[in-house]
Amino acid sequence: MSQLSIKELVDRYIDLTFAVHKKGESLVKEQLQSELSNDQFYTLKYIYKTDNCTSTELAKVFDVKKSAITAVITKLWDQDLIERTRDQNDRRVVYLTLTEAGLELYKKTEERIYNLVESIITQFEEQEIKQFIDTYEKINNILTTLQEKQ
Amino acid sequence: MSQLSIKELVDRYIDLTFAVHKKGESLVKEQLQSELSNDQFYTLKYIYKTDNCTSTELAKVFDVKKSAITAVITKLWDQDLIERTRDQNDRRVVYLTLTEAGLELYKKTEERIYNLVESIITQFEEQEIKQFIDTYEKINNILTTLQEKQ
DNA sequence: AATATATAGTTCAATGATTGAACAGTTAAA
DNA sequence: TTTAACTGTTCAATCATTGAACTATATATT
Repeated sequence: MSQLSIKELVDRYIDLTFAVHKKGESLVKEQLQSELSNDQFYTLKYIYKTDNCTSTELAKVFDVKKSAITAVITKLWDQDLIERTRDQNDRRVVYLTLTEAGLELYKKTEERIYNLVESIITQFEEQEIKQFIDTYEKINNILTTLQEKQ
Repeated sequence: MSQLSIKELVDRYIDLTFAVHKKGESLVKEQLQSELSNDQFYTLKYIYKTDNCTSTELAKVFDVKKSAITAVITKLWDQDLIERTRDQNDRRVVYLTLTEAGLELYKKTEERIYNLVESIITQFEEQEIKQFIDTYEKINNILTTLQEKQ
């Protein structure tokens, strides 16, 4: 790989991550139709798929401080979308689960987001998009390693 | 592509875009060392590469309202990092350019960001990362089309 | 057992980003 | 000429995020 080529790749990568994220989040927001904020949606998504997750876990995954998690969680809790239940063995820990209303709202919004993303990835050959997600997964792992180092 | 397979791909795509962005921006922020906010960096980057760009253009590319752009721009301007010059033909338009201090600071921070990204993408075979960026580019185009529709 | 240290989560004030609406100034269209 | 459209700014309101202090609980050290 020549020096120039790497620089071009790096530059293109930086611009694309920025542009794709901005546009993507904007389209997601549109689909959420003010029923949930983007962060609230991703939080519900994580709680849905990870039964009995905790604030600390969310803070790690979302890479924000615990106090930011508490803010999101409390808003969802105020709307009766999630429950907080204390661990009986370690009473410092609070487990998060969806209420029925939370599950219902999540499922409804999830469908709209899925349709959006499906409309994008079905424009590719199966092979191309699978390869893309594969590499994306590796990048995610590399970033996780870098994160842990510092 | 079976129904299940698409659903898995969609789900993985959603999770990865979220996770990679959070971690990526966090690492970028670390490199900026409080000299610039992430938005300020990307704004300088865009002004650097696009000579004589305007607020409207930035608002479109960054997909935020013009008032948000004014806020970022004004902060950079307060620090003497950019100049605002009126178009003499259309006196509504204001062109944005880097000052010498702005160029210097941008170049310094750009190098750190480039090194970060380079350390990531050089962990791949040239072929794989080029293919990735290629597909990413296509996704960006699809999103742009979707954006323009609404 | 007593003490010190670490952890999970919350509160709160401060900061920063984003928006919408109203506005000034300018240009283009009817 | 009048009207409409456009560029950019201001400002108040909202929301997300942070750091520090705090409560309550658990673990480690002496």
